[in-house]
Amino acid sequence: MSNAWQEDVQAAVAAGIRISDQHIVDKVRRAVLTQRLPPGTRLPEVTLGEVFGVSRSVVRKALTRLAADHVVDQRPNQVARVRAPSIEETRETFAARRLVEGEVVALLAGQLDDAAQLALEQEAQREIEAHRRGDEPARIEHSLALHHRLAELSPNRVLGAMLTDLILRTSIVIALYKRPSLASCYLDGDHPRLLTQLRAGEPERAREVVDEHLRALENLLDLGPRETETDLMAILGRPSPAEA
Amino acid sequence: MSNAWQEDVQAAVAAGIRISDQHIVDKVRRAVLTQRLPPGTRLPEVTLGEVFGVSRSVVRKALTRLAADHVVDQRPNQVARVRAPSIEETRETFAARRLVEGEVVALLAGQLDDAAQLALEQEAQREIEAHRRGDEPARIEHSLALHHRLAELSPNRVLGAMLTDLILRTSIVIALYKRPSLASCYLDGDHPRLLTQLRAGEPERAREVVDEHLRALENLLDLGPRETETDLMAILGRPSPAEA
DNA sequence: GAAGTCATTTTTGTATACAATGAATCGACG
DNA sequence: CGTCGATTCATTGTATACAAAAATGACTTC
Repeated sequence: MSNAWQEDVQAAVAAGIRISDQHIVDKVRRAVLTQRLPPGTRLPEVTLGEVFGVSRSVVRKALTRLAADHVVDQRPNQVARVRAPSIEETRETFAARRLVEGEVVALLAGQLDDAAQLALEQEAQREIEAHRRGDEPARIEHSLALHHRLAELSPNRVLGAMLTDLILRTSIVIALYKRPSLASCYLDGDHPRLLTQLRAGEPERAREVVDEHLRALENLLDLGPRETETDLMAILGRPSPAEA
Repeated sequence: MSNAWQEDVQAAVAAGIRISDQHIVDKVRRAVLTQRLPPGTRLPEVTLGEVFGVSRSVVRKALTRLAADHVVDQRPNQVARVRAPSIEETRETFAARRLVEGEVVALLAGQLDDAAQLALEQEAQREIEAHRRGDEPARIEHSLALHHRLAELSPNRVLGAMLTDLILRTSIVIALYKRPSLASCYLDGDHPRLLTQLRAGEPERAREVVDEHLRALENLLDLGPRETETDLMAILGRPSPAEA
């Protein structure tokens, strides 16, 4: 529990910044996203409280909100843990994101003002540069920022909020299931290609580009079938017909 | 604050049923859905605590979760209130639900086993009967149950959970914006038509039926531009022509 | 009479104490 | 030696006390 993560937080506390449940939510979310808090990590209330310099009341509210955001598992009488979505849920999350982000970019195609379009292209450009110089954390940062901006720009705010949630959840599972052999989950040209379609104002082409992009991303992951508790239960629970 | 709603709850408490934050969430959600707690209603923590016979700790957790579910507004240092989504948000919620529920039924078409299909048809039948005898609460109950079952049956659980959320939110705004002249928001034949397509296994037809159903439902609402505070200002500022 | 200001009250924010639950450890027994 | 069981420890669940903030209302002043 005493890792680099603590230092950031304690620095912030020392700097006199007011800590509220929102701060804790943000910090933990970021830490999970960047895998400084790997899935399964225990998050005891008192420990978190000490780290942030607040009491359990505040921590509890933060954990409840993180549970609503699918970032942590909060089960009765048990310590909260960083959630580790299953392979199946990972596939389903990607499918949901394809649907929602596809719709968002279809709505957005041809509707962006110059400032918004430029901001998106800037993020794409910076992602490319970060990739060129091999700065993977920066690349992820800009890639996330681009998608996050799309969610914010969505004319349908309900869909936008749903997309924000799905971006977070896919990021978590990407960190979780990334093939160790791959240095990066960078898909060359995908983001610029999307921006071209957005500028051209072709909703269905934009939707297709997003769909392909997310499918390619999912294929970069190692989602081979893996043993889960439930499968084991099913197998051990009821004897097979051959067993009598 | 002393309405029929309290009685139900106090009965439950008296019956010795254990009250937890989940119970409070359920109860409030139901009460909001059935408009026993109309939008804007103040939900002070102590009052709620007294009603349910628990302390503020439990109530607070429930309110936080209800806020995450978009049922209540929880703003710092202010009493939580039942949320009243704007007209714009209502339209966006319907659009989101068309997208998600359309996808869910497309996934479901031709994939339902007999038990599931039968359960759905039973709900549809009961809705029709309730409508025939003019029992609107029962009709709503069965209509909601049908859609809720679709969400549960979704092979993609992530989409299913999103749909559950959207069903709740649309129900709230239907109660909020229903034309007073209409006795019911019943659309004759829509649900049986959907079930036919599900059984026939035609994903795209099922998607279309859902899309049309939800558009028709939205059109039953009174979503004309309404006075917000600013509009009120404008109206009260200048007397109407007939008023002199 | 209207507007601003200050005290009062209501309500939420936070910390903490105690109860209850679950996990872990150690020991006894087969 | 392994397994079952009870005790101990760690951790969450709940209630409550106090602090801080916002809403209310009365009062003063112009």
